[in-house]
Amino acid sequence: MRIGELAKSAQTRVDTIRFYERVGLLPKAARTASNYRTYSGVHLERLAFIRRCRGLDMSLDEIRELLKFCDEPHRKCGAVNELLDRHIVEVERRIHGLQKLARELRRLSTVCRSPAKAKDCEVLKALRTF
Amino acid sequence: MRIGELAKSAQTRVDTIRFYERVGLLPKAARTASNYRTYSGVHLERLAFIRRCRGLDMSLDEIRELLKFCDEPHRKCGAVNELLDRHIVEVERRIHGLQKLARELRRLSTVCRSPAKAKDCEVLKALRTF
DNA sequence: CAAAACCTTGAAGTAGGTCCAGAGTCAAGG
DNA sequence: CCTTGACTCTGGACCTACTTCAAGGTTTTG
Repeated sequence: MRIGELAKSAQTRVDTIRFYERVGLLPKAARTASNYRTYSGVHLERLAFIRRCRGLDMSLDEIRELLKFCDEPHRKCGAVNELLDRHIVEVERRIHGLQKLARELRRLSTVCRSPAKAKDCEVLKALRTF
Repeated sequence: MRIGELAKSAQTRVDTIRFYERVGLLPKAARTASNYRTYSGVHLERLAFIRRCRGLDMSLDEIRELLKFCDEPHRKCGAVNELLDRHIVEVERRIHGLQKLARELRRLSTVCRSPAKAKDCEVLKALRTF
């Protein structure tokens, strides 16, 4: 399997795969005589794992940690759960931050009674003087 | 007022102010004989506006648009409301995305019945096979 | 008058990619 | 055999919104 097919299978861009290889998330691919990267099902699985984790908004460093567990199957996996719990807390923290933000924005959007010239715009005024 | 004082007044880092000047959000500051930037209340107001908008998570491009309205007070401000509405929609979209994510993560965190060796870790399995 | 605190510049680094130019490779069609 | 188009290669620039750094110059304070 060449990089384009791997990309299609994992719904990933070709450039992203090369990027993952460069930063060490994917091992260096074997090459054909003409220097094309070649991949097997193992690579697809690993890439799918990475994309799945990215879909869960984990950082590449977090994913690197998880991959270490995959690569060293005899370590205890308690740290996997810790990582996950920390990540959940972080995501919930961001949700609350954004909800507060959305409330402020909605409040801001109510101050404009009718579109006026910019110099009288109540929204701009509010942004200036909050 | 020199840059440090402006930074303190607007709760912004000195470097950030210089960055805003470089990217054109703040006008080029006047200089003293010894080449120090000097600022007045006008600059503080503009910087506070920018920081307020950043606090509302607007991008620098969005802020640039809003500042254009501040600078051209005779334009109609309908676009201000449009920008704000688009921004609200975007923030709400992100909230929903993160909420979905949090649900998935919480579900994932339930699959680990007891910490095992990594090769049997149910969390890692789930991440592989989702 | 020296040390501390402030200011200057330009460049490089961060995360997680994306995009590009310029060149090489390969299969199908004429 | 040749061309066309799709694919791949490399290295590097670019994106956001800053932050950090090095190496110096200036001003204030004790």
